Amino acid sequence: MTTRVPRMNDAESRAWLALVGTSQLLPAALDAQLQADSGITHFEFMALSALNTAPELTLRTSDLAVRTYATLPRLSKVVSRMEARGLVERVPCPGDARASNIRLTRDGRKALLLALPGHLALVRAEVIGRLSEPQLEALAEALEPVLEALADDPRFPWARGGARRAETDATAG
Amino acid sequence: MTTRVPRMNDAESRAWLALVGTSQLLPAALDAQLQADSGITHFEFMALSALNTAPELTLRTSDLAVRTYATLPRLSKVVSRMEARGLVERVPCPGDARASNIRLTRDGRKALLLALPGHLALVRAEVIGRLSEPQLEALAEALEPVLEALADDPRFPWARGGARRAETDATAG
DNA sequence: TAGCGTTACTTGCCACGGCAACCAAGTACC
DNA sequence: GGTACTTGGTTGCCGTGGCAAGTAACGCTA
Repeated sequence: MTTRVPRMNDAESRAWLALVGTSQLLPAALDAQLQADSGITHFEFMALSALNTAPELTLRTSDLAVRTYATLPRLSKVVSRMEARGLVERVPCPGDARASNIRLTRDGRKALLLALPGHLALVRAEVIGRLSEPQLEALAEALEPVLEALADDPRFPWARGGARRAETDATAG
Repeated sequence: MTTRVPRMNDAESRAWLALVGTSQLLPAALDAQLQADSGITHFEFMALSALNTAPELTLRTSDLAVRTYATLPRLSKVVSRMEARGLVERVPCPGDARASNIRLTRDGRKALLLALPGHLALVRAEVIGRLSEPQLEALAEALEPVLEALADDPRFPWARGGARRAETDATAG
């Protein structure tokens, strides 16, 4: 297993450093804005968004976990916190008493809609607004296979198949 | 401040979802590999790499913080942990008794070099190996301005100017 | 219907990171 | 030279996430 791995050339290195740096700063920036703007984390925002675009505003816990790239314990705790704040509710799943459905409440929807404009503004200001249309295409073309690879790698079982299914942001609100 | 923010079109949305997803999964994947391979986190890896390419294998605490996109408290704690494991040492800074220099120890260098092949292999397998040369160029061109914007945004004071200075990975070992 | 393995979560314990408060050393001003 | 302000770094407390263990329901076999 000590196969020789070639070092990075210039283009590789630049792309990698930019990607790693972005992965470091972006989540913190998103959290900061959403937290300040409406008291939710970016992860909560993603969860609320996913619920908002689901039929009946409801998803199975494990479905929601996949859609948000989260482990089940993490999601469980986050849902408990959001439930305590009245943003979502757990409803028993008819037909399977082990499972539970997470439902977006009216207040949860309000919080999401409240957060949305600031979120979109930030995303546009920091990311998509800085890129031309072809650059956006190229970015998507480049990162989609990467995302898929990460999501499908058996070494990282957290978000199995999350890439394929996570077609849910509030980007189409 | 309630200026109307346009929704995302298809290219924007794809690029954004891919970027956010990647930012979610990539750090966890890097941590998992490095942790398993040599017992360090990706953040520690970055810190060790930065020290490794510094003159005298030494950097001021706050310099290292900038280069790793870290807050000072975070870095301080991580350094304490690494110091306890013998990977780095704190040496008083001549000329300014408040500051301290962080120095990579021999063991720290060993840990870094031990981690490096697996890390490069993972990066290649999941990311750069999946992209063509033009795609790598495009990725770098797209993300560099984003990174710079994030690092320079006064709303996110954590890593002021980190983008410009963080030309240090172990990519050139 | 009893028992066994599996699935769908939930909980406990621990490690890590953020913020705010703190301390110590430098600097400015008089 | 003393007093105020700033800079560089560390510490305490708390919130959050991971992993491993626990629990409850399902489903298959006999």
